[in-house]
Amino acid sequence: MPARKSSAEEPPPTRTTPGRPRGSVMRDVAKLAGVSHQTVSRVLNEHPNVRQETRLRVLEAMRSLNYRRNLAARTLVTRQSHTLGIIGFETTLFGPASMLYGIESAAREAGYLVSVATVRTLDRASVLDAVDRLTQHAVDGIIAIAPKQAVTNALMQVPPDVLCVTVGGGGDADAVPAVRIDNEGGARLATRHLLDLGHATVHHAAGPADWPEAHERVEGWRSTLYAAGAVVPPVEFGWWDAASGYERGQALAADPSVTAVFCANDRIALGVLRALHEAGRKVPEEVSVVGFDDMPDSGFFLPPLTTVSQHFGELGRRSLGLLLEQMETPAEQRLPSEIVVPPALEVRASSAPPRRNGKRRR
Amino acid sequence: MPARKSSAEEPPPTRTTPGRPRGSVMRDVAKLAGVSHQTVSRVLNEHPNVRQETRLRVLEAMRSLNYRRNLAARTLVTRQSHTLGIIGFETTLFGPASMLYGIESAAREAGYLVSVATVRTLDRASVLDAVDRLTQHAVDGIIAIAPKQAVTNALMQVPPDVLCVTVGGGGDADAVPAVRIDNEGGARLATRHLLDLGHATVHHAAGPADWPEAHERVEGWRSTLYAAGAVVPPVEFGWWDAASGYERGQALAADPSVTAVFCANDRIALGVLRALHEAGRKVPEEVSVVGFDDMPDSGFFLPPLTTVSQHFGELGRRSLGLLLEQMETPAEQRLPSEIVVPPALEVRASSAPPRRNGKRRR
DNA sequence: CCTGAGTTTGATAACGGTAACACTCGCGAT
DNA sequence: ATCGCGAGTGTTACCGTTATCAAACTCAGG
Repeated sequence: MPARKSSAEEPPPTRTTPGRPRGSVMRDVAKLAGVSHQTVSRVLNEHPNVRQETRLRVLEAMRSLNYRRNLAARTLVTRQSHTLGIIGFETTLFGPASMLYGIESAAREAGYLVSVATVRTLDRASVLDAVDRLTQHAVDGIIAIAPKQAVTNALMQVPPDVLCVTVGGGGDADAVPAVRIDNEGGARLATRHLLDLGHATVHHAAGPADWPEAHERVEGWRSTLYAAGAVVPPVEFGWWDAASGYERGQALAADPSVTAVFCANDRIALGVLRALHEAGRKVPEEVSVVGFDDMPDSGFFLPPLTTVSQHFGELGRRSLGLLLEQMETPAEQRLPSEIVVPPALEVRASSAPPRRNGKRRR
Repeated sequence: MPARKSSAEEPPPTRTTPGRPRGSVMRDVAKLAGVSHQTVSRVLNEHPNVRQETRLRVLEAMRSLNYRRNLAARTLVTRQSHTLGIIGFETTLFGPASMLYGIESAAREAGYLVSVATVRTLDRASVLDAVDRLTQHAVDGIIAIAPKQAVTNALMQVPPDVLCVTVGGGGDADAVPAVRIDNEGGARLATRHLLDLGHATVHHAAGPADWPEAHERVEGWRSTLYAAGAVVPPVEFGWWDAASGYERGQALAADPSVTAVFCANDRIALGVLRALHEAGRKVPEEVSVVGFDDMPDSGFFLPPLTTVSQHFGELGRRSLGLLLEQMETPAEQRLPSEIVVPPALEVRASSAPPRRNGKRRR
């Protein structure tokens, strides 16, 4: 007898094929507890109709076998992976990284794992590619850290059975639910603060011209100046980093009429501070500088930076909440919604009344 | 006729049960191409034994149905999810965030998706919990951004069929393969740079006492001083942020014998710079300051910071490479390995010869 | 025209869960 | 007593792949 493939009569445990040192499965638990695997499933899913005694027996069996359910199998049949997808851009920066963290920790509490797909450019193709990778892995929903309109546009093309939410960026909330910060309001806060200190007007070192967030901040700044009857200096667009701030800071420093600068973010402000310093213009005595974001160490710039604080982590958390809410909504009765998180002004040492008031603060 | 379950004669699309607006599956593709689903699978997996003509027919069918394979099903049978897990700590900071980004982009190229599990504290329980969440989701491997020994210890407890690699932190490479930066070498670079400039000795604002990375930097610093026959000032431990640097900077500023400070990272350096500035001690004329990390904007501090540059993204990429390499290794012939990435000194304006040399740079 | 090795293909059985339905009770209403 | 009903449980059928094995079809050599 060839010893191989003895068709029948063989003992049942053929179940565990030789080369499989894997953990236990539902069947094993069922056998040990003396019930059917379906009952094990019921215990696992907290189905009410299981006798208490049975439940305990099953739980005990699970414990002693150190049973872990196979999520792939579950996903296959329920079509729910309990995984959320995040599309990120520039995730090395503090803002996006914090949102990601906020999302992840909120997701964990809600019983989800997050998968990340980063895009190097914000064009439609990259975003769709990221969506594709995530949907292949059967994510239950997607949160896009979406600073540009192109992302929202791309998101509108994803199949409607994959829920999307955008966070932190300038998107069209009618198309895709969004969580965002009130950039315009934040810019107003900063500008008004400087005007209130007595500055005749405020200059602005903006972000990139094609970023909605940058534009919203420009708008808040412009409208505040306008409402106060102040002259509106030309806007200087640039990138979000200190190098770009430095460059524009040099121009601003050379203009003696400049007494207050509102920067589109803290990094730009850092560059402006350096440029002003090198030009010998004292901050805040001669020029006041205000930033945006409240990065971790901006309170230790020279001088400590007055800035608009946005709570990135909170944004992330809220976006997860919004997504879960959408997932629970009956699907045909899902309406566009937008959550706007208000920023706050953090006054530190880089802003003060202009010198001509004859009064120096600090 | 009961209208339900009309076995034959019914139009073929019986496949799509009423409440299922799902995409097409292998069976659909097979039907359209006039082959069995198994052949479709073979085409998908690039099995050699498929006639070219058949292959093309199948590919065409896949395209026209916009077929996407169901990874959950695939994972169920192959036990490979094509997903990698990342355990992260403090991922909002630039270093970890960059490593994460490096890992993700390398993973994408290798055909993997990454899932992130962050831990709020670095104790064994949190780490094991993170491992557990990841393994439940059947990740093929885990990369831990592991700044403390406790992580490595926890990793040693995970079932051997889940491969782990640590990156960026002080771990025991004999136990778990690791990718790390040469902290000691970096510290040596910084210290030697300052000694070479003519400073009699170098003070050190260290990281937290219980972080191996901080200790390695202390070691590099100490050994260099020792080898040069310089006095070794007492070490000041603290946290990694600017506030902590500021605090220690105040003490250093008050000590007139201090002419050079090596900071364990750029954020600490930022705080030290502020403290020195406020105490009226000029950098670099009176005191030189050197950081570690080369954060994005440290070139715009006041003054621009001389620092030890570590390429976080590269660390991430290398760690992924190491993990993949381990995964391809026959399992019983897997030996401990460690990759050490050398840092580089980035000389900027915050370091100069001491004043007593009578010579001022810049 | 038959044989045998190699290629191409299909049928069927896993993988580990959940869903749907059927069955067994015990018990109050008929 | 019979029926109906709900709680508790087991049976069976999937979910969409890949794996295994056998069948069918080459095409050469005898």
